[in-house]
Amino acid sequence: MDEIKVTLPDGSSQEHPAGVTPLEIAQSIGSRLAKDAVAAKINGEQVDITRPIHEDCDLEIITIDSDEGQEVLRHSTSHLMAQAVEQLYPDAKIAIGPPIEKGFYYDIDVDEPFSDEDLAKIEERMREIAEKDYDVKREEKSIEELIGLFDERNEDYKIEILEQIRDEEGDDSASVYWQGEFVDLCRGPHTPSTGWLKHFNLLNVAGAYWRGDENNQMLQRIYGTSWPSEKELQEHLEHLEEAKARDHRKLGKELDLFSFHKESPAAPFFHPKGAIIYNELVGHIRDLYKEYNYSEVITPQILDLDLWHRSGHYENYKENMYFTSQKGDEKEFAVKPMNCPTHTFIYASQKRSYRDLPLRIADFGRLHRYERTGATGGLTRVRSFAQDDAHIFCTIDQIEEEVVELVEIILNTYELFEFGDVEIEISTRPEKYIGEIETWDRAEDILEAALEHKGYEYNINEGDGAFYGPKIDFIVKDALDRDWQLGTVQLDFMMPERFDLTYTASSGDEERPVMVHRAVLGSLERFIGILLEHTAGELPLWLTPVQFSLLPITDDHHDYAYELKDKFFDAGIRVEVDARNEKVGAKIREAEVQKIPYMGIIGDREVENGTISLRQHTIGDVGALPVSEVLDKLLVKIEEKQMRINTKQEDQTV
RNA sequence: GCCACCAUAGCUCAGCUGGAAGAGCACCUCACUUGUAAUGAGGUGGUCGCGGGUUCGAUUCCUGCUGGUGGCUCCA
Repeated sequence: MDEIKVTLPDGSSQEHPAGVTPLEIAQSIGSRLAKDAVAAKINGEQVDITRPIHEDCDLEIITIDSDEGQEVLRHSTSHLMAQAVEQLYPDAKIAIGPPIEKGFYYDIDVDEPFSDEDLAKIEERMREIAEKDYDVKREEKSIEELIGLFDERNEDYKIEILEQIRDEEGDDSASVYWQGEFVDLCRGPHTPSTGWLKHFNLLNVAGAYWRGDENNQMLQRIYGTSWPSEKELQEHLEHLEEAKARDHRKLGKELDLFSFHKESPAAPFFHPKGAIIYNELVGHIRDLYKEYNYSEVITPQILDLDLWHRSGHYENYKENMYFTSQKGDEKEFAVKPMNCPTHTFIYASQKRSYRDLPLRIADFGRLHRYERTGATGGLTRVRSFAQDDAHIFCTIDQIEEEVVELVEIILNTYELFEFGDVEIEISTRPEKYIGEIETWDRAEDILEAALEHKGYEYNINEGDGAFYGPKIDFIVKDALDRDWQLGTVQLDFMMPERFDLTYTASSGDEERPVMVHRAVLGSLERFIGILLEHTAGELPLWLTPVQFSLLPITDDHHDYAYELKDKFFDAGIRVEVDARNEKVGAKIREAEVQKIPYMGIIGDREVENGTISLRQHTIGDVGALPVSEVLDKLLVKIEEKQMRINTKQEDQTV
């Protein structure tokens, strides 16, 4: 028998008879490795652990706890679920069932949607099948044979996929995986048997369109999670619970920040405390505007429909716009969904020279966009909102410098809030675009160059740009791991064209400026939602609605407390006195629950000595300090704009 | 918009198969004058989201609508 040479990731190589399997090689290396080996990679391609090797190759063993191993595990769990569903509901047709981050799903066509009880039944059946420990066997066959196989089984969706593989990818064969009576079209790899699947849970059902197209049949999607160990499964379930606790909608209610009312669906009402956060954020951005030479403007809420025709919004965006009319007024108006057209008027209100550029115009104007009912939710997707919006009018040569500066501003700002996990994405020319391809290519190059010069990592989102230009988006995750776009930098060659914007170049020629749409926080509403979840409601001192709560122990201490309140208030600190007829323990509890960063306990000792007993949120008693020291400490901390750090180290800095 | 689920006091939630709406917290009153995460007693408070239907009788069953939640689609 021929010998083949297998090279391992550490560079060492081994001789084996041809036909050896990765599992056998793993066993020769060590029993521990063989036990954890769930799949393998041959020359970089994922294969089953039992796939015979016939040629020299690079081999890597995929263990169950690696990312790739868990992916295999989750994929196999989705097959297990499909098998259980087919046993329980013989008429069900299975569509697709991939692994996803931390779990899996399977899309299934059934007459009756699944209920929670069905989920429990399916999960139970899954455990039974797993117990039986069916071998998972791969089989490669011609497309025609497989179409026959799935035709017999009435699996229409599998046939459609097979036809696509044949017609679009030009393959004439494909693989299926068998476990017991169940078979699924699949590239693999899979766990060697169903017995590997032990630590899983089905989570929820949802509707999902076949192939993600809303014109297609809606299928039932069951989501589940699956892990190498019970411990990891339990940790994940706990994580999901914790995420619920820091859901911004829950915090918004508990901390009295905002509310929603059916009279204006998906439009937040910011309460006094929420408005403080909102305005502090705006204030912070205004400070940046001073530093970076922006001019803030205020523009109208409703504008003549003609304008929106001219800007292209009516044609491209009318599904998202609100319209208004008034008896006696022959004109029709639209509520602005974006600020950009209004800024072109300000640009064009005087003759511009190259010396005026870049001209940076900022606007916190309220925007209204109609969002389909199912799309809205909490503060992250609303119909009424404001952005920290600005438009930069500049020459083509100035774009790169502006973009570099913007990326810097945006990332510095996110750093202030300690968003560790920011993804940067460049979206390129979509199918529907306007302008010249050369201009697009150049613009895309500029965006890439700007990121590369600074060494930022980014992904390319092919064809996802706006119809008027490519963009860079900045994306962070919410408590439930959903991605949300915050900041954005968008190049626009169309708007200056449509509104005939010009500037006089040094040559004396009239030239067309470029417009850069940009936002740092994005929508203030969304940003507040994400920030609340990111901080679990423990906002940094400068943003927090009540910074300091004075807690007099008895009525006798009220005068001193109010005296102090005035003193702190006059210094610009948001301070409250809890004068309720309660024990100090109850007042402390209330302040802790409200996540108020600092508490000042006022009793006989403090009145006598002119001190405040300071207590810090979640950390506890800090000790008695002279009033002026407490005041200075708070002022410094507000000025520093630091995030809250809930460690014991904090009291050492007092 | 689509699929599923949810809607009971200001908040969080009970309310079995249809038979006179409940708790805790909050709020108000009174007592207590309190030292680092909930003092006690009493009290106010609900068209059971809204509209139809079934029924002798509907918070409960059916149905339409509204709003919300999880997804899908779409997007800051």
